[in-house]
Amino acid sequence: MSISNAHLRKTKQRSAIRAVLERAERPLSVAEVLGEAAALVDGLGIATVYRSLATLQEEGWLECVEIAGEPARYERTGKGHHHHFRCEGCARVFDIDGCSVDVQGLVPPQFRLSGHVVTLYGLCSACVGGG
Amino acid sequence: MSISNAHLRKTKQRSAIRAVLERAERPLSVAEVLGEAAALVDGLGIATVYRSLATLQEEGWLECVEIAGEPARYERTGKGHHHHFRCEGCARVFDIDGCSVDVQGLVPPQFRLSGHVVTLYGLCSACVGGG
DNA sequence: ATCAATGCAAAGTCTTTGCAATAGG
DNA sequence: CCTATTGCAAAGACTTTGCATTGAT
Repeated sequence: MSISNAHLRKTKQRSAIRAVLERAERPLSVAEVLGEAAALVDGLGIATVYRSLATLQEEGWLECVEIAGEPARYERTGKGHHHHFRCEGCARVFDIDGCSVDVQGLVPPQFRLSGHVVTLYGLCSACVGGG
Repeated sequence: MSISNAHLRKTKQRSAIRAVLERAERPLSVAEVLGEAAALVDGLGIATVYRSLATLQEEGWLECVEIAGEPARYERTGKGHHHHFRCEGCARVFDIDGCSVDVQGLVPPQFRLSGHVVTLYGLCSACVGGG
């Protein structure tokens, strides 16, 4: 599963980025990762963030969460099958556990299905209250 | 529903773009629309395609289909609630009628749900055969 | 001492915008 | 005529890449 780890060095930049993602309770955008990690490593560049996120994905440690029309977000792997909810109030994305989709029935018989993504839209609890 | 149509001119560019989308059997990307419409109108510019697509969306004539990590695609409105299937072989996107998602049950009680998007991945019939 | 990793800046996509020229009504 | 619309080119947002320098091992 993991790519050849040969010659992978442990740098403070990568450690900071990993720490930020470990603490995160929801998928974070590159800008969010940079913002939080830059507080831990002075002068952190955005290219390093992009490269580190790519490496972490290749390692299988990180997953990309893409929502239509928005920059990519990232979250730790190992959460099992789940989906996402995007709040139209605060633009944050939340994990939604479980999946009650009968995907099989939707696909034409000759099509081979390999996966699916569900994105929910609405208002999160904070925005319902304030809205 | 429709925006103020006042002063909307009928141009050959817009007609060509509309014709291309009317004929389409699946959501088309901007590049695809440009490619096909340019055959109908010489010198058609990509900015015009973008602007026309935006106008057609505002009119409620066109809908945007966005798939994670890909440029936007467009399809005619009026197909009712449906979802999309992206073929990992040929990268085309197909309409999937129907929707068997119990979306309500997934969302935390305090969240307000307003909509959802389902994207299926796999191989279309053409690519299953050829694969 | 190596050479992977970094930071910067340049380049690459996709999309939007400014503006003078064009053309629909 | 008037002005919405067009094509071009420039600019923007997000992401990737080239390269000299830095730093982990």
